[in-house]
Amino acid sequence: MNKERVIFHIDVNNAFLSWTAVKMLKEGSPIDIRNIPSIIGGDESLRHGIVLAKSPIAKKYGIKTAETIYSARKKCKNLKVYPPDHHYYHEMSNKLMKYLSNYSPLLEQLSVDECFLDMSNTNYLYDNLIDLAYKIKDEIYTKYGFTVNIGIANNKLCAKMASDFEKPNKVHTLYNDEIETKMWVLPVNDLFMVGKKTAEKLEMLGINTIGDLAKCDISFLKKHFKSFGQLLWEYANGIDNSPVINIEEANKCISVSETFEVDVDNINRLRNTLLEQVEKVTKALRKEQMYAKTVAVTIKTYDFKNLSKQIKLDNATDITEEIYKNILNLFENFWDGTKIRNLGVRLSNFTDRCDRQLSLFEQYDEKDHNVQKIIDSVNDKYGKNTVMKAALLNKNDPNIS
DNA sequence: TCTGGGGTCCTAGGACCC
DNA sequence: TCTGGGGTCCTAGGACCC
Repeated sequence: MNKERVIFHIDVNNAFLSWTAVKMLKEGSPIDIRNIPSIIGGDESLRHGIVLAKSPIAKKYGIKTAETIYSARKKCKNLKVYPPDHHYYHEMSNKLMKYLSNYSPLLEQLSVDECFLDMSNTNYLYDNLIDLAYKIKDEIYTKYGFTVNIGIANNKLCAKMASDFEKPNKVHTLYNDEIETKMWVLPVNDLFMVGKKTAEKLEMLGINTIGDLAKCDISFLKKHFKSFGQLLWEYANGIDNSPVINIEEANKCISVSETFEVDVDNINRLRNTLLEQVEKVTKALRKEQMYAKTVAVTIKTYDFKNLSKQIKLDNATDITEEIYKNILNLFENFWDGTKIRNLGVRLSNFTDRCDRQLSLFEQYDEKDHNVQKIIDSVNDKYGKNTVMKAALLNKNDPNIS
């Protein structure tokens, strides 16, 4: 007999806001920002002004994640805005994951504030998994001071949907025999992977609830959504066989990008930004002991158009200089002088070895590689860019050549 | 005082090969 | 001589997630 799986999905309630609240209380703040109309938001003077997290009261005012702080303030006059502290968030995240891994060896981290636990083969350890979920939830609160929601189901999709039911500080189940009563009644945009565009399209087709979607003909959905239609139908029916994977799967890409405080068309400024970004991503790449074959430049123009240009290299590499050379080349042949709002670099198509075939005329030193590693460790110790290759610096200094 | 940043996956279309 | 069709690889762009 095929035994049913049992999956937990643990999700920190308003993670950034809760974690900042915990930190403030620890530092003696008289107020708990979870109990007032408040948000975590980026710096507006740097044009990072969007809502990253909101308190339940802010939510009641209709404030949504990712909307502009400007618009959030219009909805709530006495809204309090606090800056994010990503360093602290990662600390809290690590503590939480470490604690949760005590309950099952199969833990898959989805993002900084949520994960799956596969509890399928733990019944010899725990009598009642729902009681256990309550115990975990309460223990997290007493140990760390923030609340979580826990969703319990027979697969990952339903566990995730369950943890999204009523918040905060709740445990919910969405077992296979509860899908119809608990999930089909929800509006279709509550389904995982149904965003704004898809919801609009579905509603135009007369599909308003998850139940409507579940009862649709697959071929009808495939006609309108291609292979995504199949996925939509499966999710609406609570079907998901993907396993909980606990090995840290290597990233498929590494990227950085930066929104400038004003739109930029100064070539030196842009070159310097690209250099800093290449240093960042190649350093991350070396840390993973990977080599990238594809490099890309990404641009958001002053009028919010997204553009990208990528190229596949002949040989995978992790050398800053080599990647920078290619990035700069791509950028300069592609950019038409339009003012740029956001500029970025992306590496992808990784291999775990440097599979270059050394041509007779190509110089590649093992030395280069070792020098790079030493530079990384010096910069780690004394701050970024303490050591940088002179050739790279000069190329970008408007005062030279 | 208007719109972040880091990811994944899918698709269309072009180039190229046989 | 008057233009098929399948397969693969690559790029650009878009939708979605947190």
